[in-house]
This record gives sequence, structure tokens and C-alpha cells, in this order.
Amino acid sequence: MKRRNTPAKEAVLSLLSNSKKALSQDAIEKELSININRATIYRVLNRFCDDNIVHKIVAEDGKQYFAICRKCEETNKVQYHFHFRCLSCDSIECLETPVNYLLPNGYKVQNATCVLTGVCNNCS
Amino acid sequence: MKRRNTPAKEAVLSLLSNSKKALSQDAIEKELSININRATIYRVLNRFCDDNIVHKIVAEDGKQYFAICRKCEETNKVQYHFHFRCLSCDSIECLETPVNYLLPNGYKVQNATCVLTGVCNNCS
DNA sequence: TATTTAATGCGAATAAGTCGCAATTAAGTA
DNA sequence: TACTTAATTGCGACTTATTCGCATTAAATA
Ligand SMILES: [Mn+2]
Ligand SMILES: [Mn+2]
Ligand SMILES: [Zn+2]
Ligand SMILES: [Zn+2]
Repeated sequence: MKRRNTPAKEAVLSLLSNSKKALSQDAIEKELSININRATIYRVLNRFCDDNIVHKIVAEDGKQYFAICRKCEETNKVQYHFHFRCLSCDSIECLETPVNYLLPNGYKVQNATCVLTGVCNNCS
Repeated sequence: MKRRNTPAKEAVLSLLSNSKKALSQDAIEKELSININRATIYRVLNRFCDDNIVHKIVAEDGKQYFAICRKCEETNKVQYHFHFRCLSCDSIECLETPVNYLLPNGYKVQNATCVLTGVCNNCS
């Protein structure tokens, strides 16, 4: 299935590219200047995830947030990193902090989701 | 608000105490021998969380899982640790692995949720 | 035993995300 | 440029997890 360039795709991608935060579907829908259907936004985002252009973070609020993969491009491999969710300004950002862990034998990791929750430097 | 001892509370607590896994509401409901209403189970669990008897993990499936706090009791302070979610047997367990992170100035952490996803040693 | 109020059950509500399907349209080809 | 085809979209219905209001029940304590 070849990917096509569409207004929806480009609008979402440019929004994410210009954002320093991870965004939820409804945040994206609100910030967009053009109207894109909810289901379409999810489909666009999930395609980005499949293509490793974007990564998905599920926070303790149970919602999905999406952010452009940055470090991954540079280093050319997946970089698990911590995320920070500020309870005050309700935003999620990717931290530089890498995720390190030691696993018992026999465990194979395919993905890591790490979210710290608290108050960010802007709000404290 | 003083807490009362009720059959529901004791049943859920003993189930969690005897489980090596983190359990979701519906898993708890299924495993219980007595019938407890869904909303009640959630209320019991959330009370446990408020009282720091249990901690909640939100996995990438967006569902909430609950596990007894073990290390916390021993050391008498909150111990953030990694969790492992096996895609094969669909279970979530608390790992010993502690969570370590370095934060930029001004950030204050109130909670950490770290979930590794993959295949556990039983399933690999 | 009587009083107080935490806890429960039930049904309705909320909210995030997905799905089926018909209509649209990007992109390649003649 | 016109034609073809399959990717993409919009819409509405649906699913699933969790919460909420409210009337009822039942711990706890005096
Ligand atoms: Mn990130
Ligand atoms: Mn745990
Ligand atoms: Zn903030
Ligand atoms: Zn497993």
C-alpha cells in the first residue's frame, strides 16, 4: 500500500513537526486550520506510527499522544526516552533522558513507554 | 472518611495480594468467587490507590491495571519500577528493575509509569 | 439498639478510539 | 489530457473502559 500525499497528511505532519509537545487527536483537530475528520486524523497518525515517523505515548489519563520521532532519525535507530506530563499545563513533552533497564533472562522488548508525571519547569 | 471493611474490599485485596500480576477490573471481576459490581470494583481499587496500598499502571492498550505495592512497604517509600506487558500471554507484571532518570531543572515528579512491552520469558 | 455515613448496585452517561461502507481523489499510465 | 485503480476520506454507528448520580444497604460506634 503506497502512501499518498494528501492535505490531511501534510497538515498533521507539519503540525507535529512544528510542535515541541506530543499532541492528542483532539488537540490536533483543534489546532488545524482545515477541518479533518476525527477518524481520518487517527488513521493518518497510525500510518505515521507504522512508518516510524511518529511515536505514540499513552499517558496515565489513558489517552494517546503523538510526537515526531527526532533523535531516531539522527541516530537511525529507535531511541526510547522518557516523557513528561505536566498536570498543571496538561502537556506532554519528549525528554532527552534515555530509558535504561535491565531485564531478567528471556524477556524481549518491542517497545517502551515511560511517562513521568508532575509539574514542568514552566509551571513550577 | 474512615474506611470500612467490606466483603468487596477484602475479596479484591486478597486477590491482588495473592497475584503476581497486575490485574484489570474485568480480570478481577472474573476471578472473584463473589459477584461484585463493576463500579464497586473500580471504587475499591481507586481507594486502595489513594491509600497507597495499590498502584495503578496504564498500559499502551489504554487499560488500567492494578498491583499491590510490595517494595514500597519494605522500604517505606515509593519505589518506581518497570512493568512488563507480554503481548503473547497478555499479562502485566511488576519488575524489580528500578526507574532511574535525570531531569532538567525545575521539573517535579509525582509519579512514574514505565511499561515495557514484548514477550515474557514464559512465552519466548 | 439506634445513629451515622461509608459503601454498594444499578443504570445512564462520557469519552476515546475503531470500523464498515460509500464517495472522493492522488498518482500512475495510455 | 483522459482513464484507471486503489489509497484516502467522511460519516455514522459501534465498542469498550471508566465514571457518575442516586437510592439503598450495611459497617462501625456509642
Ligand atoms: Mn517521545
Ligand atoms: Mn508495579
Ligand atoms: Zn506545565
Ligand atoms: Zn507472556
